Amino acid sequence: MRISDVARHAGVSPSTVSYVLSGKRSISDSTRRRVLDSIETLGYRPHAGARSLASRRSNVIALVIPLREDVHVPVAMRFAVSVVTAARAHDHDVLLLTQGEGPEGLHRVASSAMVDGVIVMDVETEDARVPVLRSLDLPSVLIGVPADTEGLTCVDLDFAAAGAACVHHLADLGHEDIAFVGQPPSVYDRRTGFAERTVSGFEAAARERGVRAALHPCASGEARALAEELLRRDRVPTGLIVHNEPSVVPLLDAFADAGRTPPDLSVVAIGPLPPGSPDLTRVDLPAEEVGARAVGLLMDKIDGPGGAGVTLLEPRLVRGGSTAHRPGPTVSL
Amino acid sequence: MRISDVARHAGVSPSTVSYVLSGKRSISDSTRRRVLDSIETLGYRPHAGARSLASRRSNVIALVIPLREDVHVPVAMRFAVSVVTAARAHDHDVLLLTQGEGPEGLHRVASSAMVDGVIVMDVETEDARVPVLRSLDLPSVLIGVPADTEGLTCVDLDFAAAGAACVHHLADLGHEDIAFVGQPPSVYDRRTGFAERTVSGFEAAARERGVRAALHPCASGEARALAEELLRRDRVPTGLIVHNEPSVVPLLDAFADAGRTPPDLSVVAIGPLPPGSPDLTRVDLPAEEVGARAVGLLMDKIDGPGGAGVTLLEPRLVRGGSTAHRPGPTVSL
DNA sequence: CGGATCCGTCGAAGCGCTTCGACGGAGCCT
DNA sequence: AGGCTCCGTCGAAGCGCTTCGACGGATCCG
Repeated sequence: MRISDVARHAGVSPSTVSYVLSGKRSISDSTRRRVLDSIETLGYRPHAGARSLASRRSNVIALVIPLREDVHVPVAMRFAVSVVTAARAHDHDVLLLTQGEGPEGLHRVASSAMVDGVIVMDVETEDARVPVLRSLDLPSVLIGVPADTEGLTCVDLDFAAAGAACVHHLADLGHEDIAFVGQPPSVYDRRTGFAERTVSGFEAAARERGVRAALHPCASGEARALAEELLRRDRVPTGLIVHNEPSVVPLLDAFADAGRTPPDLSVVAIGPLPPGSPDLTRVDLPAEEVGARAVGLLMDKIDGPGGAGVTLLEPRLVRGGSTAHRPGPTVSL
Repeated sequence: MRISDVARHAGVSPSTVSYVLSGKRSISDSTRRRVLDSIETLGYRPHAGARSLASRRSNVIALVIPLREDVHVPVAMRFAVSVVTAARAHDHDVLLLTQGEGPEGLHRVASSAMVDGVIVMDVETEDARVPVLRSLDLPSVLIGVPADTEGLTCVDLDFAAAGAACVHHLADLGHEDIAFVGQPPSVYDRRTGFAERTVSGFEAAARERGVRAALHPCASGEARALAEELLRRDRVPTGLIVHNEPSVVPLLDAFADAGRTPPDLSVVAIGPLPPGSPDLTRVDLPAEEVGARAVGLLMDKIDGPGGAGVTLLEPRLVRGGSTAHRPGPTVSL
């Protein structure tokens, strides 16, 4: 089943079929319809290899996925799915690269013309892949923001704004002691961009509002222990910002066991929540939008000199049942 | 940078370079070395599209990933990573297909010669993709086992054996009341193979050993509630089999809060555990091996008529600190 | 010592598509 | 009415690789 079969069936030349498919030259309506009918009837699909050889376009993009131990996989996966979906909408497929191969994998897919561009996830502040990308002459978009963004195209949630929004929300409700339950320590150690930026937004806002605020990294499985430690303090925090999805429910449970629920305790979660989560006030992480934006920007770069720059998506604070106006001293003063 | 550049640099013909690369004809050692040197020096990589056009092989396989809400994503991801790693070891790349496109995606990548084969994850007992696969004349391997395996190649963990092994282990330790905490109800509703088979292995072994045994599906976030319900019963189960990764820690916490820890309570987990989990007795889910096996079988089918058939990997029960011989009545009788 | 054999290499013919230039015909202008 | 332009279509030349048959030269055998 080749293009010449379609051409014969429709009574035109192969080049005409190609132009119908690509739309790169005008074709009369009657011819177009005939050709499309033949394609449909015969169930024709262009041979991807032949196409990429002739057109120097593979219609495939690479997605470099992190998959470190400390990355919260479901979140990464939502990005991945949204990238695939968006790519398909632009008639592209997605080749999966894992970190395993390192930068070599990028070289390989780039210089064998396997992909038209690449999307890199989980970017660190000082990311080893960034120089490779710069040297590679391959259109690329980062999901995340490294320290030096010169010449790069980046997309991310505005995590600093997210961290700040949580503080403002809690401060508005009268909370003066806020604990920030963060990612596992290793995430901060390797200076992951999103985690750092969230914390800096949180700290800046806390200073601005004059609230007591402290950062508590939280490894997987230690949420309950952390909660118990917080509960033993002189001044138990009344506001909790949780930037650590799997710890949300254990934390809530632990505080509830100690009799602390809204309005005595207010909790804001940052990030997507598992289905069936309680109704929480949270800052949503629009993974779908980030993925779609990244693909859109990559497509711009693939056909034409799409501009570099950093796109930060505004966080959206959604009020749920886990935060409430704080009764007591603040109000009665 | 084309094959002819390499050929000129090495002083041979393009076909010789090709034969060096493919090994399909014998080449003298001196020539081979010269060619490989030139390739290295010039940093040559064959053009993937040209190669797939001429050789009718793309060196890419498709991976159909589920990504339903109720699938435990980290587990799915481990399969995916192991598939990618194994595929690279066979000099193949992996194209990511999500369920979004449905069977149409399979048609597309197959008939455009984009991939040499496909691996399908998260197979249901009655899976709609199976007939498509049968009709498609595309080498494929399923991770999971549908009801009718005629003509298919399937790989999976032997979940029935896993469920049984847990029962035997607990029964050997003297437990007579065993609760099986399972996947979310929806997983059973859509008759996911692995979940059904685990339960049937569990039930058969329980009958065989004459222990009291009951199945409790458990939706995400409801682990604690379930634990509390179990604790209110007349006969609180002393053995717990947990086939629901995210619920393990909350369950343990809840039972511990009620003062139940080994040896009064023994817990066996089925499946991979998050890093940093407590030291549990568990049946390991060898995701890495399953992925590698699937890829190996697919490669066999791609070059040559690799046999159909179902490969079940033996579960391995690893003793940890969460199970212990039960004191009390059983022993003193 | 001549013919059969084998090994290592080469040349050329595609693989199926895109795309450039060309070309005939219709429509426009003067 | 003649010359232009423009539109829709075609033919042919690649894109970079693999692979088949061919072909010298060395090796072996009788």
